[in-house]
Amino acid sequence: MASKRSYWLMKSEPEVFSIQALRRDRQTHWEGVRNYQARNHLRSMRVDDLVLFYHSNAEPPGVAGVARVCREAYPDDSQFDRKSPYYDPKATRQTPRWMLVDVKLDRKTRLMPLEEMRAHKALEKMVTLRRGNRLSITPVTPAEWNFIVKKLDG
DNA sequence: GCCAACGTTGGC
DNA sequence: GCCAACGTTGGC
Repeated sequence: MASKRSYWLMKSEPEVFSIQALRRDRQTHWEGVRNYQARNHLRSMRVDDLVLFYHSNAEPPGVAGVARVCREAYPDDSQFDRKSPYYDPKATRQTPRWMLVDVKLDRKTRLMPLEEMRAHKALEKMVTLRRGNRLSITPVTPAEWNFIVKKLDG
């Protein structure tokens, strides 16, 4: 039996990597995740899981598109690269600490601002909207997913 | 630029 | 294992 698809929200600062950049590149290595909880979410991602591409530190912040996981977690090479801002001196090739997945663009959407997300009762329990939440990768429930996609496309 | 909230580090 | 100090995230 096929495993069930999961849904995620992944934050990216558009000045670092935007939905426009994903459209240009079609696909990307989602590098630079340096938080254990977010890493564990990366590990549970499966090919064809769907992702809300969220612009953080943006004006305004919000969901900017939909992406799809196209390769499951493997070591993030930037952790070994002394010149990278994501370099981790405690990581080695034998014992990598950080993983990434590859995602490809599904579609760019209209921007759904954070303010609008907060205004929807259906989204009030979203992990990413919880007070104080800073995680760059959070799970999204099927109900939340369906609600948002309908608002984005409809 | 500010700062609340949270995560990590390291001394003990 | 505790916790103070420090660093980071990200909305505002």
